[in-house]
Formats: sequence, C-alpha cells, structure tokens
Amino acid sequence: MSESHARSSQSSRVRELIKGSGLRCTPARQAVLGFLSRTGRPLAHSEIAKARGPAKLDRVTLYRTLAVLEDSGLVHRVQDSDGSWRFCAHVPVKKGCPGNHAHFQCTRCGEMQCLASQALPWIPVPDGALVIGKQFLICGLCPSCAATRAARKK
Amino acid sequence: MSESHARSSQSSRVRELIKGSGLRCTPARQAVLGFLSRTGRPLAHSEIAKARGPAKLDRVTLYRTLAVLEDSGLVHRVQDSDGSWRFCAHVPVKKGCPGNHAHFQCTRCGEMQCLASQALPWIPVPDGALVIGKQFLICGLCPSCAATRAARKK
DNA sequence: GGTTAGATGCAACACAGTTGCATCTAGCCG
DNA sequence: CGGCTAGATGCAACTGTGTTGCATCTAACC
Ligand SMILES: [Mn+2]
Ligand SMILES: [Mn+2]
Ligand SMILES: [Zn+2]
Ligand SMILES: [Zn+2]
Repeated sequence: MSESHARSSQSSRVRELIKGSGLRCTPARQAVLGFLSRTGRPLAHSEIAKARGPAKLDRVTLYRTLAVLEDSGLVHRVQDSDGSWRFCAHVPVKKGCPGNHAHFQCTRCGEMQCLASQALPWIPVPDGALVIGKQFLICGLCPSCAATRAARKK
Repeated sequence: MSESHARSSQSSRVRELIKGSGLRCTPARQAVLGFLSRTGRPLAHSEIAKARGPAKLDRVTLYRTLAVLEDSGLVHRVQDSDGSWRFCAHVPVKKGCPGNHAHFQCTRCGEMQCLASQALPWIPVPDGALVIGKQFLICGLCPSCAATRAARKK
C-alpha cells in the first residue's frame, strides 16, 4: 500500500468518524481530528495550533472544534500538570473508555501520554457522594529525559 | 478551655510552625496558614483572598505566601477540576504525606476535600520513566448536593 | 442552484498566575 | 533598646488560557 493511499484512506476514516457522530464534516474538524489521531498522545491547544502551518484556523474555532469533538466522544480531554487542557483522539473501539485511564507527563520535555492499559482504580469517597468523573495524572521524567539526565550525571 | 484561649493557642501553634520551618514570621503568613488550618479543606486563591475582609493583602503577596508555605511543606497544592490551584494546610504529623492522597470535588458547589485515609495507588509507568509526583482528582456530587438533587427529583 | 442551521473569524473580555522594581519590616547584632 | 539588611510586601504591567457576542460564511439538504 502506497504512502499516499494510506494517508487518504486514513483521512476518509476521519470523515466517517465525524459524519458518523452526526457532525458536519468541515475542514477544521477533519484537520484537527486527523492530526490528533496521527499523533496519538494528548496535545495542548497551542501545540495543535502551531502544528498546522499555513492553513491556520482561528484560535476560537480551534477551541470550539475541540469542544465539539469531545462532546461527540471522538476526543478526550486531560488536564495538564499546569492546569491547561490537552486533547487526545479517542479510539472508539473501547466502549465507555474516553479517559478512564491515567496519564503520564514529563516535567522536563512536557510530553504527555495515555497509560491506557489499565483502568483507573477505585477509591472510596465520602458516604452519600456520587462519583461522576476521575482523573489521575502522574508526573515525572519520560524514559528519554531520564536517560539524558542519567548520562549527564555520570 | 475558653474560645479565646483556644484561638490564641492555635495561633501560637501557627507561629511555631512558620518559625520551625526557618521562615520569617510575617502577618501575611500567619493569617494565611491560620485560615487554611482552621478551614481544613483545599481552598482556591480567590477564596482565601475573599475570606480576610478588612486586612486584605495584595494578590501577588498571597500567591507568593502560598508558594513559600508550600515549599516548606506546610501547605500542599491541589489542582482544581477547572485547572486552577487549591491550597490545603498540611498536617505535618504524617511524614512524607503532603498530597499523597486523592481529592474529591463537587461539580455543583465546588467544594473540595482531601481523601486522606488512603494513599494513592500504584500505577505502572513506561519502562525507564521516573515518577516524581501524582495527583488523583475525583469529581462528582458531594453528599449534601447529592441529597438536594435526589429530593428535588422526587 | 437556493436555502438555512450551524460553523467560522474577529474583537473584546475574564481570570489565573508571573515578573520587575521600589518600598517596607522581621530578626539580628551592637 | 535602636540601627542594619536580607528578605517580604505592594503596585503596575504583562502572559497565557479560555470564553462570549456578533457578523459573515458554508455544508448539507432539497
Ligand atoms: Mn488518555
Ligand atoms: Mn489533600
Ligand atoms: Zn521527557
Ligand atoms: Zn456540593
């Protein structure tokens, strides 16, 4: 399968996902969802904005696009260690999953990744309280940054 | 023990804590740490600012005061569900604890509380990664808000 | 093609948090 | 005590994220 074929079949999959959620299939939505799927890890608004060089879309449009994709469950939203949001394309195969896993963020390079292999643990809450959502963020050094630091120390 | 006696012995404990951490014992630090200890749950910067009616201190001073108290381990910092920070007086009896527990926040009234009875669970991270810190936030309805909603539905 | 609900772009705003600098003061020492 | 000084405070200006209102444009439907 050629590169360009792969690329185009992937973008048609993106179009299907968008239409399948009952959304209008606009260039902004295709570009954003496509980029998030290709990248695979949670990206900040600013990273997504930078990434699409020429065909820039408006800041506000990007915020609204991400909100819409999230409402449809095509994307999940994760809190960054400094309080801003990151967005990650959701693999819709796993039912009921959008975000029911921990995330790891490197304090040095800032990269974040989903720790999707394990569901979030149960923690007891006060009697009578009703749990709606949970988020677990683990901060530290990613393998590559940890290796760099270890090498410098030697 | 009289009310005023309790109040004054409590504020002398606050002074001890501050001095014991090698910090200069200023009115701002006493007021902020005192208020956080009395309240006992994680408070937003804005809540702390509002609380001290007349003797208001500058926004920036409050930020810096909280940062200093956190550095000394007298206070721990928790991320709110909307990304801003909350601060909670740390009980220094429990060694190594400042924040190694989950927090619960009510999505309706906004109140947050420490779920300090249980330590944070261990979650596997990528090979070679180095964990520095973790935060677990559980969102939902607090007992009183849940009860209110249940009553209205009936 | 024409119609229109809904998507986009732009300007203005709200709010958390930070930085630089001038002024003040807690703690120390004579 | 009464100065001295490192460090604390106050003020102004700034950054970055995210939101709202409104005019304009367009994807999807016929
Ligand atoms: Mn994730
Ligand atoms: Mn806590
Ligand atoms: Zn890294
Ligand atoms: Zn509540």
